[in-house]
Amino acid sequence: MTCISFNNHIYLVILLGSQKGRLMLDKSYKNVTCSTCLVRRDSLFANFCDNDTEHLNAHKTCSYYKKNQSLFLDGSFPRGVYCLNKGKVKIYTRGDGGKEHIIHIAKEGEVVGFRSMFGGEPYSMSAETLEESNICFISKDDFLNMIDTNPILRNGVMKELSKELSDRALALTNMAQKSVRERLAFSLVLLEDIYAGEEINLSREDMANFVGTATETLIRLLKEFKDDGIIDIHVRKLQILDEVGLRKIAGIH
Amino acid sequence: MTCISFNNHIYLVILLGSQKGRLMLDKSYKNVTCSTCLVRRDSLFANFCDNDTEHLNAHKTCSYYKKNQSLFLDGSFPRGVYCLNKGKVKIYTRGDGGKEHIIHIAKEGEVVGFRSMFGGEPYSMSAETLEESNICFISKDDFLNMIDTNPILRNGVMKELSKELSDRALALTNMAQKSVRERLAFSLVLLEDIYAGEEINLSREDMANFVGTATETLIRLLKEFKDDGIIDIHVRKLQILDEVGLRKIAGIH
DNA sequence: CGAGCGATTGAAAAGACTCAACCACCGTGG
DNA sequence: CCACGGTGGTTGAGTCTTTTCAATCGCTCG
Repeated sequence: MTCISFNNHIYLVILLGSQKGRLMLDKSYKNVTCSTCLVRRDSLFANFCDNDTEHLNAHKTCSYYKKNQSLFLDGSFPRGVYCLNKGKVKIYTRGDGGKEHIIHIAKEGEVVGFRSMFGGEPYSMSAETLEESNICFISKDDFLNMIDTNPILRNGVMKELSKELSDRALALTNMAQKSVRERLAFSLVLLEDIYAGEEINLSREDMANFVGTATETLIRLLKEFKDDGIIDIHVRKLQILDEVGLRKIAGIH
Repeated sequence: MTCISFNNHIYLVILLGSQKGRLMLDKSYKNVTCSTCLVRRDSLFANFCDNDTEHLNAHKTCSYYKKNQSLFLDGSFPRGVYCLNKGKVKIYTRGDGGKEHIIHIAKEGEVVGFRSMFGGEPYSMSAETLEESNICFISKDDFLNMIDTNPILRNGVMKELSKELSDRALALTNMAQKSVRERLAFSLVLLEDIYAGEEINLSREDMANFVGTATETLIRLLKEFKDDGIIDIHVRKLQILDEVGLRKIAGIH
């Protein structure tokens, strides 16, 4: 999707996409059972007792999402949380002029949408799938209720908020002090983890918005890395060959 | 304090400063009573019932801090939280090469040091006073205990974590997409709030590390703003004359 | 009074962005 | 089946912001 300027028209496009996705829900819908869900071990809902897992399962609904389908938009109020069973989701904000900045890319097992839930304010960012996804939904009331009654979940949530605050401080320092080249290397190390061995599959624009640079600059630097044998590129897919080298460039010790 | 490179020597200097401050504690020590503490209305401990306030008061200790005295250092484990009764504290990380980046400047009423407490990991940032300060301390055990038993505090903490995550996402997007000029304007609007009408009193280096730029660039831009009548400068102190103009430059609607 | 640090200024260099053009791929409709 | 149009990717060139380096200034403190 191309975004020329930040106006109502763009919002309209996204919403149409969302609607369309809902219509084909029946075709690709895949139900998930929490007790046997493999990615749950990495999620906020890990370490749940059988009872809690059953309760969770009873209160969640599963949906199929197409690529580039929106979960929620900046400015809307949280209606619940999304647990990624399959697929990846970008969390992004828009600066002046409408340019996206990708704050985070969530992978399987991650729970999305609860971070803005406690302030009673609307979302300050948007979430959109990067590929076909299966995502479970738990309503706000159910989730908040679980938080109140389940100390494991509560502690997990606080730990997660805490950790992300640190991560984001690091990201901020990186953005302030590192060159684009260093940031790209850093981002690739992150993406290596997010894509967990699979080839990294992002549009150049998304990757540039993740690194925080212009698309053209990103392409030039990727080429440099490729020429140096640090990465390999097949059309749009990207593979990391020398993570140690990347970490060195990124300044990760 | 000047920092040329990031090595053990620098840590040593900071620690000596801290020790020295502790020695002169008796001279400037000013006790505070929570029930009559005026800044508490803005803090996490607002909305406490009398009982809770009394409990808080019984478990806190007050200390005097000199300017540039460290509260905690990156890499150390949280021992408790700090409630600012008087004074300002910078929260910063260091990038490669040891250059500071100031993530946040805490003012009277703010509670510092709890954000890293829930992950069970050491601090990922450091905190240091920017001026003479009176700061109350609550130990980690007492604080965590209060969180477990006091829903008001717990909700306040989660709300705060939530809000800051949003703030930091915005900061990240700003850092990625705005020019230094825009970021400086943005930072000055923030500082205007932090210094609440008083003149902004920061070293050029600190201000540059807050904006995320080189000291020289900061100075040049400040001069531009001064020539445009947007701010006024007396030696090191800075006053905002035209906040509307600043917000316009910063791109805040 | 001299040392030293923070603030300031100037000039040059570098990094990154913008703009414009071009390419390659792909699905569509004639 | 092929021409067409659109989108995303790539390349080149010029520009501009920002940094870096070096030097100077001014103030404070011992």
